[in-house]
Amino acid sequence: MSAKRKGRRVSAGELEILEVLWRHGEVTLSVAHRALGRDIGYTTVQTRLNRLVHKGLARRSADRPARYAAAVSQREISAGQLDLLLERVSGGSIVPLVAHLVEDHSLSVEEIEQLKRLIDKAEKNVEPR
Amino acid sequence: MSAKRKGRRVSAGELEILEVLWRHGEVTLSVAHRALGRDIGYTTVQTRLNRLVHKGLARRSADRPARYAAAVSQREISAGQLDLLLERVSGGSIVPLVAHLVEDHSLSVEEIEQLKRLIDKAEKNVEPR
DNA sequence: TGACAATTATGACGATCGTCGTAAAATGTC
DNA sequence: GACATTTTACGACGATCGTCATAATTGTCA
Repeated sequence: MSAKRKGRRVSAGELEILEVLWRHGEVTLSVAHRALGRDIGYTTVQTRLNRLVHKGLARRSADRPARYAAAVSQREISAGQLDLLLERVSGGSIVPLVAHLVEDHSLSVEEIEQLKRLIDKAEKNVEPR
Repeated sequence: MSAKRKGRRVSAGELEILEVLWRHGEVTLSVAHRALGRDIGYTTVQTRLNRLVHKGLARRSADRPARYAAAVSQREISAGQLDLLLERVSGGSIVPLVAHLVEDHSLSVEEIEQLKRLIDKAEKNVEPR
């Protein structure tokens, strides 16, 4: 398992930046700014990026127009966030969460298929109590 | 349907309290304190509760040993939080989230059953693109 | 009714967050 | 080289969060 269980706090704004990094791979400040562009100050993005780097959640290249990249995987973060939510809102029970996910969003046929596969796979691993 | 409670930020600590309220229905400060007990100051719980009330996320009875209760449903909050996460970490795609949920946690046979039912129900509502 | 206990009010403090301005420094352009 | 533009550094400010201490108020009962 991962030893990174340490309480990495990720704020909303940070997640917003991370999303850009995950999607673009590597970006300069100006690109990042444009990416989540419009109504957000340039230096605001700068600060957010800096703080991310400071926390070890992103890294910055040394060359001039510095390029930033995520230092944590999307999967890693989302798993952590999700588990937090799991504990916090449904006392660790996953069914209610999945319920909301599938009931309150429209799904495509492919998605249904994928979900079925996920469940089938999970079924094979039912813990033998 | 529900007017989506726009932009209510719910912090980690607040969620922790809300969880207690949801689980116990109505609690006095001292009960709440004991519920998430041990290493948390009494007045800390008090403050958290106060702030929750101030934000309209909980309400307090007028009678003496004041009883606190959640003013928002667990479902409402978790849905909001989950949707935020959805946008923020997987660009709106639910499959990855469900994947983490079912792959990285052990499920009971009953849970598998429930999940299957959920999927089946969702299948009947596949969006008619 | 006075002492002790439970409850509630008030205010404080440091950390983080979200926001940005200012301005220095590096780089690009004639 | 001089000027324009881009990139960085630095620091600031108000809001929220997490934490709690202390004081005031109210309830209990001997």
